[in-house]
Amino acid sequence: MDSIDLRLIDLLRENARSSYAELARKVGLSAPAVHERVGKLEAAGTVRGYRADVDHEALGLGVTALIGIIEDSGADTDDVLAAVRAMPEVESCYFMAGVESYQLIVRVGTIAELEQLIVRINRTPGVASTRTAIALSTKWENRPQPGLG
Amino acid sequence: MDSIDLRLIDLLRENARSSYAELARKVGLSAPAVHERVGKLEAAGTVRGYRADVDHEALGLGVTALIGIIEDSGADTDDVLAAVRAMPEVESCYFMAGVESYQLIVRVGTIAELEQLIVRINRTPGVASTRTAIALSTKWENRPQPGLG
DNA sequence: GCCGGAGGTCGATGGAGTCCATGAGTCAGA
DNA sequence: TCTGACTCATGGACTCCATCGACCTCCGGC
Repeated sequence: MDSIDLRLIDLLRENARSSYAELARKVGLSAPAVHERVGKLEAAGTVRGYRADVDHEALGLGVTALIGIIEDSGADTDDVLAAVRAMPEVESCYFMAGVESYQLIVRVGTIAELEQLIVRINRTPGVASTRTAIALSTKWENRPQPGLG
Repeated sequence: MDSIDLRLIDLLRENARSSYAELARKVGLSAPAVHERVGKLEAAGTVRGYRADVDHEALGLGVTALIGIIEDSGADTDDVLAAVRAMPEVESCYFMAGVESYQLIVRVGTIAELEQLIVRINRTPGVASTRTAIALSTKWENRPQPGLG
């Protein structure tokens, strides 16, 4: 993991569909060398995959919300987690320090769907209560943190 | 935007480095047809880009936190936003309904760096106070919501 | 000094990306 | 009904890329 690897990661975070030839030109190596480096980064788990960044509104998922889950005392955290994992609306899930055990980032089409989702989460065994905050707009998301290489 | 477009988006959210030939095989079209469709999705802004999904811990950014910002009454929201935008640690930024005007997802290397970041945010003109919650672990992030096509 | 491994370049080749001409299907209007 | 315009697919052609194998270079250990 040297500075060239870090630059490759930066470049792939900017545009994951860059060709190896293009990456090679930018880091000053040959395409096979870049190919091997990227393969090693993938094998090591440093690069987990490549995702298209989509406009959720255009896909009919215009409502973004953060939901905090407060568990019952004595709840089985794994059960709660499994239940939440089964809900496709939950895009991200963090296990938190503090009163709220989990913080979810959810994506739905309408406020009505959000309401239904909240009800479903609240009905989940082990969930004592939830706290929801709605995002009125997304200023930016998943912005790559550059300049590490 | 038909069901083939939605499938292409799903496939690119699974693996943004899929070749056009591979996508073509999966959706049952020719490679040029897929190329044109994807180009149109990009031009329309439905697909905003392609990002490598990295292991932040491996990059020395093992600490994830959510920071809520409560603004001063009379604060210029744009100024606060600009200040936050200039902080590379802030990976995502949502403008929220509720007491906390902004919710940030931040990524730093150590708790000490998080402390410094919080201090910096609190010193920003227009920021009345912040509320920080630390993620002990990330269960999943940016999980694509499938099955729309 | 010599060996072995890591990690690079170069060259070849099969396959992919992409431009372009063409054809099928759909719809509006004469 | 026929026609023209439009959309969106295909197939061919050409260029460029991915990827493999062969070889080179540097460096640390014996």
